[in-house]
Amino acid sequence: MTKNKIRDAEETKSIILKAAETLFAEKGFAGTTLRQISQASGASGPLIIFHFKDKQGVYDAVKASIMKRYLDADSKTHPADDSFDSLIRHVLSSMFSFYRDNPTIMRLANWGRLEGDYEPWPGEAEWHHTYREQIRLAQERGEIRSDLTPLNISIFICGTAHIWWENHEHFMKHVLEEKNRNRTADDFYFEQCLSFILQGLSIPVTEKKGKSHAKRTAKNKAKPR
Amino acid sequence: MTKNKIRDAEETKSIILKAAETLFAEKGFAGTTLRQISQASGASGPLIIFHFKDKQGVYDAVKASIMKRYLDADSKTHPADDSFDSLIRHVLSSMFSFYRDNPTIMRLANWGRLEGDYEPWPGEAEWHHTYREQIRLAQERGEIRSDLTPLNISIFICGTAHIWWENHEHFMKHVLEEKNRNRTADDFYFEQCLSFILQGLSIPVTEKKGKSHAKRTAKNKAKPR
DNA sequence: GTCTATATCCAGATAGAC
DNA sequence: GTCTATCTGGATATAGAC
Repeated sequence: MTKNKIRDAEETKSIILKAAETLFAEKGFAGTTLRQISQASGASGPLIIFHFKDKQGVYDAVKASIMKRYLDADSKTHPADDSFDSLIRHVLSSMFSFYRDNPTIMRLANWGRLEGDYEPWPGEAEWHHTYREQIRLAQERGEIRSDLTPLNISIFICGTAHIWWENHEHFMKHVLEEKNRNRTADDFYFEQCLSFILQGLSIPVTEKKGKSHAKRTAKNKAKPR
Repeated sequence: MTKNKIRDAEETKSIILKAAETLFAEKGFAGTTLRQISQASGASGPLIIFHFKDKQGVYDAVKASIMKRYLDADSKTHPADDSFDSLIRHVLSSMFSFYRDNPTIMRLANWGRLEGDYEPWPGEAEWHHTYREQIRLAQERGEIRSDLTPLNISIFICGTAHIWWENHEHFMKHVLEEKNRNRTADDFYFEQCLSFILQGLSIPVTEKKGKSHAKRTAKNKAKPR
């Protein structure tokens, strides 16, 4: 910022929020200082307080602005739910691209959980709910196993996607061999993930092999949880 | 603490560490103050500095003590690796009990990742390595699919376990129906998890059904990553 | 709306008595 | 080995000029 005095409150606030989002994502609430936000945004400390009341106010505003962005983006997704196969592919791929494009989200959510910010991110619960409902319908149609609860299935799916992006940096730096540390690593993991999930949810063909893992079949309905 | 002066360095240090572990797990490094550790442990601030040099020293000591505890517990596990079935059951169940018994670990690990503490927790890398090796062997024996890489398989397994415990509180409070909010919820998830994973990794019986998820078979060896 | 100057508080760390 | 007293820095937040 040059010699200030832009006198456009909305613009100022948005600049502050952008800087604050980056910083909060990077260092969390306790680890971020108003000074840093001030320096990164070019607005003086008192001005930030003026617009957002206090540090907590800045944080809340950041969360709100993220949710807005998220919901805006999500509203144009959720396409045809024909087969479970295409549903799962869609869900997984939209999670992947969301995580890829919004690296701050994951960190902010993690910070939030750790810092005891349990206020629900609005919209998230509903999203999960409709998602589970679609799983249930696929079970009713006999497309996938019915002995696993929709909730657990959704947890499995989220878990495999989540852990990849949560540890993305770590995987890229320390786990993958050098030649595989490129953009296609994500795609490769995605494909393997999809293949694993689809098989894990498919209806077992026969009860052959004495192994325990073919024991449950679709006729053993799980009690709803 | 009464009127101090216990003059037992080891005892004092261990008391301080215990208090510090709780606090760091709860609030992270930046969010925890020496004063709080002092108050919670009964040792004066300067005494903590005396024993651990500085705040960072306390943090490092906490991590070291946790790793010691972890390795001690883990050394008496790792039993017969006969079948993959029993291996996976063992790995998953030891992860579950570890997370259940050490709720601070998960939080500390998450804090560490967020706060940029990328120093490896000693022993962890080796553990993952031997684990992946066992997966690879099971693939060679033809017990499980070979088109998924051992690394990805281990990520899937960790992911499904991880996400459960990472969100355990949230699941218990807001997601599960009330009647299911008890200790057996963990066991139920565990069983479903196991069943899902084993089927997802099993070798497909036939190529029937036109669906895409039966396309890959064991003969399509994945290139090692 | 935005700044400078500053009050106030509390953090981590030290000095030195016991 | 442990304390009390204290230094120093940096944090949030306020006062008040422009």
